[in-house]
Parts: sequence; C-alpha cells; structure tokens
Amino acid sequence: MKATIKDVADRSGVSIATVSRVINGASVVSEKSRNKVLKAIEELDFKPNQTARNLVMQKNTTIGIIVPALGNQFYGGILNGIEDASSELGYDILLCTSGGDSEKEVRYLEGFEERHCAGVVIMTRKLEAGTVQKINSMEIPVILMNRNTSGLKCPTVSIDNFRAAYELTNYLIKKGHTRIALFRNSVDIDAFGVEQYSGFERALAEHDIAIDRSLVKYGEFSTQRSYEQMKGLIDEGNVPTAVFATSDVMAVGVCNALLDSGYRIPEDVSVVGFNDIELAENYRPALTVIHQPLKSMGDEAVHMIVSMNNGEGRGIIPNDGRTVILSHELIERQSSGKCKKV
Amino acid sequence: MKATIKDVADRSGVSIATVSRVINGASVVSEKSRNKVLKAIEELDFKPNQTARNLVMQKNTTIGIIVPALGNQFYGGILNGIEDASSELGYDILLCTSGGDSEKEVRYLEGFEERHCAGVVIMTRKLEAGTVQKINSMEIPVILMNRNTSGLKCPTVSIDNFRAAYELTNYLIKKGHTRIALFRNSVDIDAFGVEQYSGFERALAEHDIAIDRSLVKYGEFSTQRSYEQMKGLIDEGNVPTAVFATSDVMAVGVCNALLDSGYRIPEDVSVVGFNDIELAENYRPALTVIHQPLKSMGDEAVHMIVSMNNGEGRGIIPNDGRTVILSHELIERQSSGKCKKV
DNA sequence: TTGTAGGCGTTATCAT
DNA sequence: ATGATAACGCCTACAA
Repeated sequence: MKATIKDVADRSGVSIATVSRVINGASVVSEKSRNKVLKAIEELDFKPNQTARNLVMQKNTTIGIIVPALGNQFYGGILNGIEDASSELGYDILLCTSGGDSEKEVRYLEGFEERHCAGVVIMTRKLEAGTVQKINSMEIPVILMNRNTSGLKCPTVSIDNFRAAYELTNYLIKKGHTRIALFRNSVDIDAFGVEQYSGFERALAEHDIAIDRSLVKYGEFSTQRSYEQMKGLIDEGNVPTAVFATSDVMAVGVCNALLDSGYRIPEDVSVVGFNDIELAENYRPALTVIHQPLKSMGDEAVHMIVSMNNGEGRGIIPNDGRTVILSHELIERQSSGKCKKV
Repeated sequence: MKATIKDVADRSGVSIATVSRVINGASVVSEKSRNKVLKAIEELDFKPNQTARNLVMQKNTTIGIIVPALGNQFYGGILNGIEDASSELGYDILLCTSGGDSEKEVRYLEGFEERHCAGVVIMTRKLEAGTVQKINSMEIPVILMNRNTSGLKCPTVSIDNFRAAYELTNYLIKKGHTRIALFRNSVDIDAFGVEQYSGFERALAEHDIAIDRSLVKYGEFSTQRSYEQMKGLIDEGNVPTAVFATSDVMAVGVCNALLDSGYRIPEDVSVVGFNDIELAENYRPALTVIHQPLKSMGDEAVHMIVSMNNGEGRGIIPNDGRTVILSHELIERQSSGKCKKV
C-alpha cells in the first residue's frame, strides 16, 4: 500500500503534525526535523492523499465542467482556455458531457455539489427549466458560458451576440446584399440565438430591408442539416445572394451544398459564419466570420470561480448575476464579396 | 452547511449506521426505519459526501485522462467514447491537457495517483522517456491510446497502423500512382508513425517503387505546416500525383496549398488522409481516408480500466502489456482518383 | 518548535 | 434489525 503521513512520521522520528507542517510549508519547523522528514518522504515516495485532504479541508480544488459534447472545436476552444487557466491556478477539471440532456445536466450538477467542487462552468445549447432551477439552487458557484442570463441568477461570460450579428449583417448589406438568408437554430429559445436574430433583424430594418421568411432556415448546429436545408433552397430556385450562418459548421454545410450544385463562392453567393473555429480558416473558401475569443472565455470563467472561492467564506454563493462580455471581431476571408446580381 | 449523515440520523431518530444502510441499499433495514430515513433525507436534501466516501472506501470512481489538447476532433472523438462509457459505468472523468509537455504528463500522472484514481488513459503525440518511466512505475492502471507498446509495460488500444497505411498506399498504387508523397511527423520516434511509415514503405517495395526522399515531408500534425510544405513542393516544380497524409488535418493543408495554386483534386493530384475526423467528410473535396473507430477506442479503454479495477485486489497492477487492436476501414470519397499522368 | 488529540463524513465490524 | 465505534489520511487548535 501507499505510504501515509504516519509512515513518514515513524520513519523520520517526529510526529505526524510536524510532517504535516513541512508538507504544507506552514508554521515553522526546525531545519533538522524538516530535513529528516523530507528525506523520509523521498525514501517512501510519499504523496499526500488528496481525498483525505479535501475531506478535512472542507474544500476542493476541482472545477466541474459540463459540455454538450467533445470533439467540437467550439467547446474545445473554450475548454482549452479553462484547462490552461485552472492548471495554472492549481485546479483540476472534472469533465462531463451532457449530450444536451437536461436531466444529465442536473445529475452532474448534483454530483459536483456532492464533491464540493470549487465551482462549475456549464455550457449548453439550450437551457431547459430543470437545469435553470437546479443552477439557481446550487451551493457552489456556477458560471454559464456563452449565454446571457435571462431570469437566471448566475454569472455569465460571452460576447455581445446582438452586436456581433448586427455588425456581420451590416457588412453583408454594405457589400450590396439584400437577399440574405439566415441559418439559425430552433433551440434558441431563451438562448443567445435570439440575440443574434435581433441583431440580424435590426440591421435589416435599418436599411429598410424586409425579412424574407422563406430564407430563414434552421440548421441546428449541424453541417448535415444545413446542407439539406440549403439544398432545399437551391431546388426551389430560391437561392439568396448571401447566407449568414450562426455557426461555422452550419456555414460549411451551406457552402458544401452550394459547391456541390455548381455555385461559386463568393462570386455567386457569399457565405459568412460565426465563432471562427479553426475549421473556418482551413475550409476553402476560407470563411468570413465573427471571431469569438473562445480561449479567453474559458480563462475568464475559471478566474471568476477561483475569485469567488477565495473572496467569500464557505457556503456563500455570490451569484450576483454579473456578466462578462468579451470583445468579438469581424474577420473577412474568402467566402464573401460584393453582390453582383441586381 | 450541507446536511450530513448525522443530521439525517438525528432527525429520523435512528443511528448513522442505519442511515448508511438505507443509502447503500445494503443489508436489511426495517420498512419503518427506512421510511423515516428516506423522509429525513428528503427534507434535509441530504447528499452523501463523495469525498468522505472515497476516503473510507479506499477507492475512487474517477478516471484520469491526459490529452495533448482539446478542440481537436481526433482526441475529441476518443474522449466522447471515454465519456460515454464511463458515464454509463458510473465513473467520472478528470481531464488534463499536457500540451505535449512530458513534465506535465508526469505531474498529472502523479496527481492521479494521489487521488487514487481508478485508472488513467493517456494520449500523447510523442512518448518521452520521463513519461515512459513514470507509467511503468504507476500504482494504478494506465492505458496508452493509439500507440503500440514498445518497451512499455502498459496496455494499449489502437488500430493496426502498419496494415492501414499499407492498404491505403496500395489503394493509391492500384489507381496508377507511383509518385506518391508522404506527409508525416518528425515526432514519430517510438510512436505509431513508424508503423505507418513501414506500411507505406512495404506497399511501395512490393510494387518495386523506390521511395523518393524528396517527397517525404514533415507536416507535424499541422494544417499550416503541411500547407507550407506542399507549397514548397509546388514551388520546386516537384508536385507528385498523389499525397498520403498521416492525419486529416495535414491532408487539408496539402489540399489547400494545391487548390490555392490552381491544382484540381483529384484530377491533377489525389490526396488521402488518415483518421477520418468529421472534417474529412465536410471538407471539399471530401477526403478519402483510413477510418479509425475513435469512439470505440475510448470506450474500450474505459472498459479495460474498470475490469482491471474489479478483477484484481487493491494495489495490484495488471499491466500485462495486453493490446487491443480495433479494426479500421478505407473510405473512398472525392479527393482521390485514377492517376492521369504517365 | 513539537506532540497530542479531536474532528471531517462515511463505511463496516462488532456486539446487542 | 440496529447501534456503538473503529478506521480512512490528513489538518489544526491546544498543550507542552
């Protein structure tokens, strides 16, 4: 079995209290005892048991993460930020994938409580009632990612989705486009998608362009689904001069459908994406997009949790609904250009 | 503060032992006590403290994972398999990213030991000495991913990289290609890359095709780097009729360089990838690739850990070097075709 | 400076 | 069937 603090104490001829002291570098220990202890630790290859430590300390340096799925560059980018920051701060990551299932989200949330995690950052596509309720009653800090709080008492970090969509739409309009399709998601109730939609709507309205409902499609965050939707538009002979997809993977689906049907991008139709995952840059034509600082978002979330943990006494949940808005950026690449049709 | 088992005991008028019994459903408890306890648990919203539980049980249902980086569809695919399987089996995932740094790998490995994790699955691009040594001395099960053991006493799960590369090369040869470039990685020492290289070499040799060293490039798992390397070949006027990239992201870099220079794929040059991450299917032209069952690989690794944990007594590490080889598949898509040049 | 002893929240072994 | 009580490994007053 593994060596315990007691073994170290015996071997070095001091008490476990002293051993504990040198381990934690706290209070003062005589140089002599310290060396003896260090030596014993070395010889026994002693490693303090984190579980015991957490138990007695009544706290935990683990941060729980809930994400819909892995292997997704969007969440992956955020996760990288989370990992880096927590690693730097000495925290660990407990990762769970929900698959978008609210019940799972709640179960994981409870699991994090049972473990007395330092906090949790949750990412969801859709925010369901059960999850909202659970978050509101959590006893540990919760940070909601990429979503603006709405009736939910919980800090948030995201970009200004309204403004970003507004700018991107304006960009298209400036290029001369008026027949602009919007590929969005139907799960956007109570989520950031409505903000994007508002931004889109507002830009159009300011230029007296009426929204063409037949050009608003639901791509459901899926390349495949967007491909089919775009195919449908093509088959109907209802091809717009520009497409605004609210995620890069959807933009790719749109592009593929267009390309497979012989359309040229951006000569025949412009396509713009949202998020700027790596794919956006590597796809051909490279996608014009709204860039989200994914990594910074993850970093920010972790720092919020850590500060919440240090600042307040145990049990107090400072979910003051504070919101962190990071800046986005419009990156113009190959997939968009001037509207040539009149 | 949170309610403890003692609070429940007090409130329901029984001993903590009885409470523990109903919680764990073990032994027999009278219907009457059980109900009282259940009621108290409900009222107090009591959740057993996992930390305390783990401490006394001397075990842990947490699996440590080390991965070079997140937001990568390759590792992401494996991680999804790991997550699903462990979730189903009631295990949790403790995730760490190494950034390819061996020191970090070792540190995380130690961390997992301190926490008495059920086991760990590690993914690395390159396997360095320090990591190998640490793995060999681990007191908990370790599974190495996507790599065949070489002087390392540790179970492994991967596909047969030699055979896969061999088949893919043969496919290209059958299409009439003889000037085939290979984009691989320089970090392949002691890794699966050498097997792929052997497979490539063998196929060529069997058809009496000499390897053209000027066509062997190092793409370093990077789209950007592969792009530059391919650009170099183009500038030198040394364009092959086919390119075998040992990862999909490298294949995309190669394709982009070709496309950006006016070459057509597969009319002018065929490009094939390896792994079959989602990108391979969504890219245009869609990539012909060797498909790896990423998700199954993750699933397999978790099951190995769990069975090791259940089968043997504590402390015993059954790292018998067993290897699990999953089957791959050659998927033909748009990026490859008959060689037209002679 | 150092040691003793009392928890932290559970599980599990005895008796009863 | 149920209740004390001893671990689990560590931290931390409180004493000495």
